[in-house]
Amino acid sequence: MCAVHESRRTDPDARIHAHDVQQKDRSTVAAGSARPTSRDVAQAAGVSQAAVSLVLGDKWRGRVSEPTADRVREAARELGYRPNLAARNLRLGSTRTVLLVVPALTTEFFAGVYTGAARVAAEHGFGVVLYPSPEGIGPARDPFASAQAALDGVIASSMAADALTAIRGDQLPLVMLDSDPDGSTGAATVNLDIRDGVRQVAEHLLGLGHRSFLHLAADIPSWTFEVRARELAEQLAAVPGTALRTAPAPISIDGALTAATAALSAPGPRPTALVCDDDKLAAGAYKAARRLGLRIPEDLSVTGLDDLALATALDPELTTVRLDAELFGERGMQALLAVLESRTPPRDDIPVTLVTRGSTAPPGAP
Amino acid sequence: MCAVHESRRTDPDARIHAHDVQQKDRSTVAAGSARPTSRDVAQAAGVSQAAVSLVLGDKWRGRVSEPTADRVREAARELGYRPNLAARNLRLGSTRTVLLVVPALTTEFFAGVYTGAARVAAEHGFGVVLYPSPEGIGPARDPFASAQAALDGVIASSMAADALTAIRGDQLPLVMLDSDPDGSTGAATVNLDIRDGVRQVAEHLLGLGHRSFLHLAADIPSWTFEVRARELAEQLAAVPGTALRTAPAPISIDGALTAATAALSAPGPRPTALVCDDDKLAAGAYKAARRLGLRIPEDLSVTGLDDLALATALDPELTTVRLDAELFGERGMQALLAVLESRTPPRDDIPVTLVTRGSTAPPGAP
DNA sequence: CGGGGGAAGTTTTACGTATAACGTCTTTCG
DNA sequence: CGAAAGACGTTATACGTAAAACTTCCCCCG
Repeated sequence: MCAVHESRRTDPDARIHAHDVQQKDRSTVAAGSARPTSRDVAQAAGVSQAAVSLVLGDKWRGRVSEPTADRVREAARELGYRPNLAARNLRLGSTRTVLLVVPALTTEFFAGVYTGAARVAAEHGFGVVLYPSPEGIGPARDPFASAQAALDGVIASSMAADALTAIRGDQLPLVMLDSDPDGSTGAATVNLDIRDGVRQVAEHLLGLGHRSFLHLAADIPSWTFEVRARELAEQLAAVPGTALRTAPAPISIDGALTAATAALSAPGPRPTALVCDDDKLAAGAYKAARRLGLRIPEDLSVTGLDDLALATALDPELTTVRLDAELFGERGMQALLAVLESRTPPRDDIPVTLVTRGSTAPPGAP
Repeated sequence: MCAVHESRRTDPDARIHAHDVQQKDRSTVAAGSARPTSRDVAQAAGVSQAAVSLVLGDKWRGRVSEPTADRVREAARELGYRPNLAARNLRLGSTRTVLLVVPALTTEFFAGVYTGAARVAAEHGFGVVLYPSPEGIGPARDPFASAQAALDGVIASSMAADALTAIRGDQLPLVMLDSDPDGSTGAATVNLDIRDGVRQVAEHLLGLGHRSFLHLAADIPSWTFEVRARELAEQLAAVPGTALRTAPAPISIDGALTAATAALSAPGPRPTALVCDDDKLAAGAYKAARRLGLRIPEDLSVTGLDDLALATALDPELTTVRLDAELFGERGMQALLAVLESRTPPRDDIPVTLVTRGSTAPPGAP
């Protein structure tokens, strides 16, 4: 057996010759119009494929002479060469593509998150593919079936727990947006400083003199909204003589309309300030108020959360907490890049700002 | 040499043994935690890698026995095997991924288009990556640099001409959404039936008795909006005694507010009906009307286009033309699939529907 | 003058998959 | 009873790239 091996090794010519012929055939065939490969570029520039890879990969310093490098680049331009990413990905074992999981694309908010993440990603040579998580898209029992791309990492925003385990099972680097920050999942986390947002709202309304509050709360179970409810209660409890009621509502204009109408026409003293978990909820509240003959802000102050385009479409314009969606996406991507490079991502929350507009005023204003 | 071959053939054990050792080395190294490959599955199931590929690729009928196929599937499940898409793409020369180019993600509309396209894509084993075209994202001199994925095709929505040529230069199968339909580009096209949308609006308003119109027009150069303006003019010209003025505005609430305020307070008879090229423009018009003391719909009827969530957030709710964004995306993807399969995509326009709400009424209503 | 060392490449290999081409072994049929 | 035809696999190869390892050639230094 060894002898056999030896005999083949010592006769390389036959091998090489066969290879040559084969290659010639290939290039003749490809001469038609197929996409040029690095080998075609190499042939055009009169160098080896490896040289092309070095030059175009910008790793040629001290390995290829400047004139040769120029020739290669020229040939590549001439042929309109574009590296085959599938091949590159296979070789490198990395796709430089990450998945962004969003709960839905029904508002501009997640569009902003995507935009921010994609911008930072592009700066680092990464791409971002989107996975709107719930129903809506195909079979998709599995996020990764739908994202045809192979992935280097995942940014998951407000994810359901089951989908999360699917991801973790794959051991992919993971960053969670606005999710449980107590480190129980072990994943990196980027949060908006929602607590501070609530503080600012409470301070603003208390400062105007409000004491009777209604919290129009998103009825979806989510860490964000739980924290928000708790913080609001705490802030108000710190001031004597305040009252706080809560009305849950689905995050939709109609849902909010129904819930707000019921809550505002309930017996007992009518609240003078309405704190909404979302700008859409506020929009529903506007309609409820108008239907009940309540003027905003004279009879009822309203605040929102998000600062969507909707906020300035309302009349009066909505006082709301601005979330910088793009910044959120940027930070998420930066955190993921940190994880990918085995660095520890920083854990500072993203600041939010209260935007004061016409929907809030002292209670009982004329 | 022939002798050599013969001797090896008749001594298969040696060969197998050598192979075994090699594999063992590899698997020992990989035993750590690397992702399992089809070879690992093969080893676990006691078959060749080719058999694994056949079974999992569902091409095994008559080539692999049922029990063996089961063993392979079991092993794959056991190991949590997931095919390496980069390798598959390289082998097949196709990525089953298409690019969706959208002008921006600032409204739900394009989110809907994406959702619809992605659903159809998923049903056919395709993925969709998103490219929000203009500024906003990174360097992106070139759409394909940002889309790290290699692409099988492109769906381009309302694209600028220069980006288009970049795409066409790549000879990728292309479908254009709501773009020039005169076939001059040679690309397949899917359009919304905007002409019919305008007809319905005109009919509705004329039927209510309106004769004096203002067209609040999107000031971006786009085939869609040009067609719309022309059709509106034609429809109204068909009825004697009608007047039509046009006010261009940037597509934003503030822009519309400014333009509408100016147009509505211009000298001459005030229009009784305001046709807006976009729901956002309508939102701006609402604010202008309120500021001028005009009641909607009593003093001014307003119509929009899109039927965004915004339309029902307004008070009164906006009469508008509903565009089914998801259907649009679905049709776009179906057309692209047709092109990819060398079929000719159908050229029927997508129907739109007028949704009558509270913002329109007969002129001079109490 | 010998050889160490850099410059400028080239040859070779591996990434993981899909599939064409090739072997066996058993069954069937003329 | 010999061969053709399945059934059930296997072996070998190509996809296009990146990069490690190797080859030349030339210059410079001790």
